[in-house]
Amino acid sequence: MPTKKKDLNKQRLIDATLEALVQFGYADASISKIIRIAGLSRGMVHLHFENKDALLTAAAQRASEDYYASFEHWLRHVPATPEERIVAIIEHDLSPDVMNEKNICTWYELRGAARTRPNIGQFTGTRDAQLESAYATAFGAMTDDKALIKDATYGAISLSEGIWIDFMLNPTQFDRNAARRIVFRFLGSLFPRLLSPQDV
Amino acid sequence: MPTKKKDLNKQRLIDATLEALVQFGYADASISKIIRIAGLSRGMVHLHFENKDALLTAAAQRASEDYYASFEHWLRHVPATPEERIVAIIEHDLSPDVMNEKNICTWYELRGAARTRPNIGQFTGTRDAQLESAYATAFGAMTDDKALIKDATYGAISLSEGIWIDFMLNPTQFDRNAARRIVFRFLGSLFPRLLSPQDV
DNA sequence: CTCCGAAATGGACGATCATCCATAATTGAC
DNA sequence: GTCAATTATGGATGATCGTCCATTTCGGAG
Repeated sequence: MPTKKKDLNKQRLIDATLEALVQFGYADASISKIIRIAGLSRGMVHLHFENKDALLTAAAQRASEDYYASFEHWLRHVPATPEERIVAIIEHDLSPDVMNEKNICTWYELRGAARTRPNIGQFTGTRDAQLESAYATAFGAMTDDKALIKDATYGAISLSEGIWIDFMLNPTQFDRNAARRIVFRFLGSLFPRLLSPQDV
Repeated sequence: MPTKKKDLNKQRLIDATLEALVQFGYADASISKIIRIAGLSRGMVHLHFENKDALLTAAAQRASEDYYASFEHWLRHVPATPEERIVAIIEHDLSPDVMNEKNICTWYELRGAARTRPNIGQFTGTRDAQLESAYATAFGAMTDDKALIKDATYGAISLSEGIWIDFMLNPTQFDRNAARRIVFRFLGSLFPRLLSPQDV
């Protein structure tokens, strides 16, 4: 495969971009810093991407794809009841796979950038839409009350988002079990059947 | 007062900085854009502030002070029961006074910047601490269960944060009543006595 | 081994950044 | 009205930004 090494460098650029977002934030994630992290030369960016915006867009796409690859893998063996699916989605969003410093900071930076950059917003938006869809489908299998489905979906997502932000602001003193308890307290009040694994 | 006009220009710079954060985001809120918004000349920044970081820090301080001025004013005539205080805090955080596009975007940008800029983090952090304290005090007057106080405080803050983010991402289709309903559903499950005004 | 196209390099380019400063305008005391 | 101090101006400065491109290196076909 002649393009193998080239593609590898392209991935290195994307990885370095995500790393630069975490280390320096979107504002200071310059191409000079990105190529230094990647260990590649200046011209590589233009060889692989039209411009910096395209590189950042590719990074956003990869972050989105990584999230959903992890999501699909996590839920792979949890097909049974909608209750189990809800629990699995939440456990996934609170797991170190998703809720680690790099991931959360990356998403925060990308979302902030997305507000003024449609190309990035495209991928942050699709991730949100997919998560919302997964929740809504599961809740929809548990009740016919449209308003309840909407509230539960919206509440679960908002609560997760808020917890992620708290984790970002206080990564050391963060209590993962407390976060889990709170989410299930909320959802348990909406769906009494829905209990966290440790309560069963 | 000899310094009156000077101080007014200083405030104009701070206002313009917050406006630039909303319009362009932290990454693109350059001094050139800030002074254009303020209608002032280039040198004014250095006359009033040591450097750009000091200007942004002052803007963060003002955003923090504005939030708490609004907070204090909102809760001024709600001293009675802790339940009423909780309701008032939530209604405040969901009110257009706080949850408007400019405010939410400003806070998002400042928080993102705070991660790599301690001077800004100082003021985003104090705001969070004050809000946490207000919740914890009120919940503390409702129960002696330390874990419940912690969960309720943490849950209420996280839920509010998540709702703000959703508002930022979808400002047009945002449903303020649905957001209120969800928060009270959550807190109502922790404190059955705690009901939203429309339920009473 | 030779050679040619692809891959990769790193310096140059103009634009813009934050900062600085020489100058001008304004203000208040007398 | 005069003058000194304060306040305000806007162009200059070097650094860094994203982009571009002349050059070199690499890798596989013949």
